[in-house]
Order: sequence, then structure tokens, then C-alpha cells
Amino acid sequence: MLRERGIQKSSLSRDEFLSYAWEWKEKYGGIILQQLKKLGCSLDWSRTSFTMDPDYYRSVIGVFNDLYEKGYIYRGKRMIHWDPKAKTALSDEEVIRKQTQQKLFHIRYRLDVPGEEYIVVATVRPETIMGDTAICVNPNDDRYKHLHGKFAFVPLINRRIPIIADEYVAMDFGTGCLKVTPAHDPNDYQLGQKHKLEIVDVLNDDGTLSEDAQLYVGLDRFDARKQIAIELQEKGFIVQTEEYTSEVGYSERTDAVVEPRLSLQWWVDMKKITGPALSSVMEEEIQFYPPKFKNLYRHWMENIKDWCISRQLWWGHRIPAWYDADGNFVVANDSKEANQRYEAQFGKAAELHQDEDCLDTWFSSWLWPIEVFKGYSQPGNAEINYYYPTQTLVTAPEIIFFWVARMIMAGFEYQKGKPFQQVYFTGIVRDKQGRKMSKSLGNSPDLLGLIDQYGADAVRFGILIASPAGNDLLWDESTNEQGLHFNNKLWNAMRLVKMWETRTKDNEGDKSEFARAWFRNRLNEVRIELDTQFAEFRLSEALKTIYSLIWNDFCSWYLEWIKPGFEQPMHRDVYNETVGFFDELLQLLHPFMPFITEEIYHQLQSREGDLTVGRYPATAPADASILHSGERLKAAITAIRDARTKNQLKPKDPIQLFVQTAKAEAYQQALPLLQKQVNADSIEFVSESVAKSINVVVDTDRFYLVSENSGNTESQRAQLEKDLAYLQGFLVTVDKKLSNERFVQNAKPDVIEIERKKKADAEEKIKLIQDTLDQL
RNA sequence: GGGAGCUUAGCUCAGCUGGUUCAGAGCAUCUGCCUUACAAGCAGAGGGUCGGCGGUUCGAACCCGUCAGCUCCCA
Repeated sequence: MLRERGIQKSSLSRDEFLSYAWEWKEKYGGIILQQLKKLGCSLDWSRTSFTMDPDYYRSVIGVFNDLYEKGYIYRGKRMIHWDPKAKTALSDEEVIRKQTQQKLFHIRYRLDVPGEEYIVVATVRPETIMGDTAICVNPNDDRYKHLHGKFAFVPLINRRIPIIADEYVAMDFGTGCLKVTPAHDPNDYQLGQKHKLEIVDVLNDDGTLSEDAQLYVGLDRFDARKQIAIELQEKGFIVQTEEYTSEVGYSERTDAVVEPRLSLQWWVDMKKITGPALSSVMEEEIQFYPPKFKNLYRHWMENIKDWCISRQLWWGHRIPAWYDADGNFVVANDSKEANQRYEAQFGKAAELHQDEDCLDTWFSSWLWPIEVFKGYSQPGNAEINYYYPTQTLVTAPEIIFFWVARMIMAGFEYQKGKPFQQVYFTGIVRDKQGRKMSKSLGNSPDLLGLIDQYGADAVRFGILIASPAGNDLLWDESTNEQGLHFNNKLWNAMRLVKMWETRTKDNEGDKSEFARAWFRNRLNEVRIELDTQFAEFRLSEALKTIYSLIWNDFCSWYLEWIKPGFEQPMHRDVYNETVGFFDELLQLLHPFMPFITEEIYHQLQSREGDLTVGRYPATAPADASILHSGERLKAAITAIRDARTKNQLKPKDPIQLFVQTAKAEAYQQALPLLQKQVNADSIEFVSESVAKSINVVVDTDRFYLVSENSGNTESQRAQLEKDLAYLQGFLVTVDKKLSNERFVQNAKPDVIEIERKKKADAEEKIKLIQDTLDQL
């Protein structure tokens, strides 16, 4: 925004900058909320909250004070990115890494070891050798084993420094010897901490060499690098120079090479505040979905490091520390309190100035589950008592440490209990090539544009169908199209049902008892399945289940089964129950596609109340035998239709159908449906085969199709032989298993029983197919 | 460098306690249909050595080891 208006941040005061930042926040924060509304997020919009709201702000500062008083917060040094041109600290995001051509100097360091003269170190930064406080080698490196614990001298200044061993050093890079400069390299700093090395800072904040460098004082670091290289060369310290390319950080703002620099920062001592945060997750007092993130969480918690909470930014919660001119400081809730505390502590008044830095954004976010209900600022109020702990946190796995873990810690610290019962980690949305969506790649979709193009329901469908629990989501626009088609299907199903409304008669038309009983039970069956899927946050699976229930079971089977003949009436009972089924389907789908479901719900019949505030009914058990009959009927219809196409019978060509089965009563009810669905002129049971017919075997039943076109015997034979071959192969594997003594001895009895049943079924089917083949 | 995860059909992914109701779904593909809700559709069909190798087991997509490739987080 500032760039668009041609405003330089450096030209603004802190207050001016903040007023622009607030303007930006109002504008874009509002846009995000608008997008959520447009997407159909069903949220309590009266409760939007912001961490910089006055009450919340005071609570964040209060927590800082509280933790400081408890001794959990301290000041300490840390490496930051420093821009010597702008003289400012940079965040990681403001550093641009570029491949840069450099020179790698191999430099001799004289050894303080009798009989040995030199050790050779490789570096791209010879101007920092005056900051060297050790030389480090890999403990497994045979070349240097004899030097562990010995000393060497830094060239030109002759500082005596130790030779230490650490596995951090790569044996195959350079000479295998690393010069350790704790003040000017993050890794060296870590080494320095670990081995308790001295820190010598040889640079000033403008990138020139400092007094401590002893040499080239006041010269710019790059000029100093050239000069010192010449001097080292002249005095015989340089063994060789090689070209070397590596990544170097540049400032996004000034393009200056970024300098790692030690600076005083504020920290939280995390070991003091973890409390039951680890055990509450491991013992599933707080449940993670998917549970695989428990491992990640445990690893982090067990290796927890102190949290650097200061940021060199103006936008945020300003660190509540006040300093005098000598660097003495007090922590307080506001400047008035700071002055009082200063006087109390130092016995005099002084001109105090507040810390320029702000707190890490997560230092305010970790109070979210508490402070949105004002649980910190107004402890024990009715809302916090009612809502805390909340049910489910939905978030991204990439902020499991930044946010989730810290909310848990804050919850136990300040609310004496977990902040939520479950955490659902969504997948990260990636583009088709698997890349994370980002501003710099410009591969983020334009949400509002997509909604205009496909509709919000279709966009929701597209995202949700592709998001398995906890896995990343490769997002492809084509799934929106699937959502769009689904919208269309639902709408057309409604049109069909509405069309029947006018043809409904009280006591006319088929009562479609079988179809209704089947779908009623099918619905129950799916509800039970959905309960599990929702409980385990398998959202894409749940959506697939509902999609298939609506498209296949409801539209393709049920509606076709109850569809009256041309201009025939529909029985009122059928119509009423069908509308009831439709209502239930809409309710199941509503969380995924809220707009179209609500619309159809009200189009189907006029009524009070909305779907969006309805409750799911309790599940009821499903009747397995009716479901089984339905499956049997569907299998028969499909197989007969297949036989029709394989025998070049057009859908309109009439056939007569004969059924030979041992379970005629199981078909009795469904017979009219079978007849209608395969377009048979007549249908009847027979007890033996029918001559000159097309033979179809389904499970243990045989069907004979008689038509003017007597059928292609060869294709029937081919199909039957294929089935036979499969069943025979299957029988062999089952037989092999059952004749294996060790299987019979070791396997559980019910497993053996299943195998025996498989064998009997397969044998029966094989016999049936063989009979049919004989008769062809 | 430390850690976590992934690899199943052309694509995106299920497959939960090892056992042919387990090798599946959707999309894509092929064939036939303008059938009185829907061609953005209907009715069918084909398609996989479950990343490689080795092991445990009566039995492995599933458990163990190892190699290869990919991804993320932290430094």
C-alpha cells in the first residue's frame, strides 16, 4: 500500500507508520471476512476479534509482565539479520538469498605445537579473522586428530586460539578446518555457545570494521576483505584461492549483503512453561487429527528451545520495557507504572524510553482461546466459563509449534486447563505441480473470481473433495467443475420430484414398497458410516460418501425405481416419503454445499425454519436383508443391461425375461422393478433353462433373455468362460489354503469358517456356469 | 545437519485390526444412447507386479530391514 502511494517507510515516524498500518488492516481484514462470508462460512460474525483490540492488547502486555515477574522472560543475545546500509534488523522473509560468486581463501594459521608449523583453514570472509576465537575440526577426521586441544595463532594479530572438535564440521569441504567467528556467523555462534568461546565483534553497525578488529578500523567490510587478502598474500599466509559459488543473503530493501549480527533480544524460557502441554497431547486429553502429528509434536516439545519474542518491527504489541540512558530497564504495564517502578528500583527519576521492538505475533495469538472470551482481562466471566475449553481447533500443520503448542501452554498456565478438545490439521493447498501457494509464485487462485465462475458451493466441493485428512491437497480447477455438475444434478433431481407433485394421487399408483424400504435402510446405513467419518475428520471421504449416495443410490436407482410410467399418477405415500428422503439428503450435504441445499430445501415445499440451523437426527440401525436384496437386484439389472449391449440389443428392443432361482421369494417384491429397469415386456420364473436365449449368470441365479435377435452365443460363451476361469483360480487358492495344515492350525476359527464358505460358494457358482455353458 | 511424512489405475487419493464381500473410489479414457429431471446427462466397459530388493508369517498393499525418489518442518 505504501509502495503504491510512493511512500518510503524510512520517511515516516513510528506513529505515522502505524496509522497507515491500521488503515491497511481495516481494508484487508474486512476483505478476508467478506471472502469467508461469500464462501458460506457459517460463523458468529458478532464475535470477530483482533489481537490489537484495546482489551486484548492490554492482556498481552499483562501476560508479558506476569511472565517477567515469574522469571520466565529474560533478555539475551541472538543472531539476527542486519542490513548495514539501512542500519536495521530484518526478518527472515526480508532476506533474499542469491547465488553469488565468491573466492574461497585457504589461509595458514601458525600452530603452537612443537614440530608442526601450520594448519590451513578455508574461508570466504578473511576480513573476519580478527574475530576468530577457535578453529574447529571434525572429531572423526584422522588428519587432525592429534591437534585436538592444541592451539594456533590468528594471522596478523597473533591471537592464540584453541583447536576444538565438533561433528558440525564437514570433512570434505575446503580443508576440513573451520575458523570459528562467533560474532559473525549463526552456526559459529552456536559452536561458540556449545564450546564456551570468547566473542569478538569486529564490525560496526554500518558494516565498517570496529576497534576490536585492531586492523583496518573504519574501513568498509568489502574493502577490508580486499586489503587483508593482499596483506595475507604478501606475508605468505595464503596457500591458494579458489572460485566458489554459494547463497548469500541480500536485503530486500537496500540490496546490501546482510550481516549476521548479535543483538539483545527478549526470550521466554520455555522449559519453565511447558507444564502438561506434552502429556495432554500424548495421552489424548487433547486429540490430534490425524494422529500422526503427535510424533512431530512430541519431538518438538522434548527438544524445546527458548522462544525469541522480540521482533524489529513497528506493527504489533510494543515490548513493555523502559530504559534509561545507561541501559538500565524496568518492565511495566505502561509508562506511568514504569516511572514508578524505576524510582522504586533505582531510587531516582530518569528520562525513560520504551523498547523500540514489538512482540512476535504468536505472543499475542497464543492467548486466543482465552482472550476472545476476555478470560484474562476479566477472569471467570460467564462466557469464558461457558466456552472454555472449546471443541475443535482447525488449523494448518505448519503452525503446530508456532501456535497450537503455545496455545496449549498458555491454556494450562492461565486458564488451568486445555484450550480445546481436538485439533484438526487441514492439508496445505498446493497447485497442480505440488507447489505451495504463495504470493511470490503468484499461483494462488482468485477466490472471489472462482466463486463468480463456478459458484461458492462448487468451489467448496472442489476443495473438500480433494482434501484427505491431514494430507496436502493438490488443487486443480477441474474439481470445481465436478462440483458444478453436482449442483446441476441436485437441481434436476428437484425438478423431477416437483414434477411428480402435480401427479400425486391419494390412492392411485404403485406404492413402491420395496424401493422405499431399500432406500430408507440405505440412508440409515450411510448415516452410520458418516458418523464415523465425521468423528474422525475424514471430510473428503464423507463428502464422497454423500455424493455417491445422492448421485448413485438416490438419483440413478431410487428415483428410477419409483418413477411412474408416462403420464401415470404417483401414490401420495411415495411422494411424501421421497420428499422426506430428499430433505435428509440435503441436510447431510448442507455443511459442504450450504447455498444450493438451503435453496432446494425451501423449493421442495414451503416451510418454516432453515436447514442451516437444523440438527442431524440420531442414526437408526439398517436392515441388512433388505439392503442385500437391493444389491442383488442392482447386480441383476446391471448384468442384464450389460448382456443387452454385448448382444447388440438396443435399449428399446423388447425382450422377455425368465428368472431361474432358488430364492424366488427374495425377488418377488422387486420383480416389477427388474422388469422396468431392463425394459422387459414380460417376466416370469422358470425352473429350467430356456431355449434360444441369452444366458446371464449373477451370483447363484440364472436369467434368460429372449428376443428377436437370438443373441451372440460366442460373446456369451466368452463372458462365461472368463467368469469360470476367475472362479476356478479363486477356488484353487482357497483349496490351497484349506489344505495347508499350518493354516488350519494357526488361523482363527472364524477365518477358517469364512474360507470354507468361500469354497462352497465358488463351487456352486462354478457348477452353475458349467451347466449354462453345456446348454449353449 | 536434525526431525516427520509420502510413493497403490493416465491423474488425485481411500484401503482403519495382516486373511479374495481387497486390489477400490472420483476424474479422465473407450463403446452405445438426443430414453418424457438432467448430453454439465444416461447405460455399460477396459485399466494396477500396491516404488525396488530382502526378511518375518500358514498368509503381506498392510509388519520389520534396506535402497531409490518426492515433500514438509526446524536450524
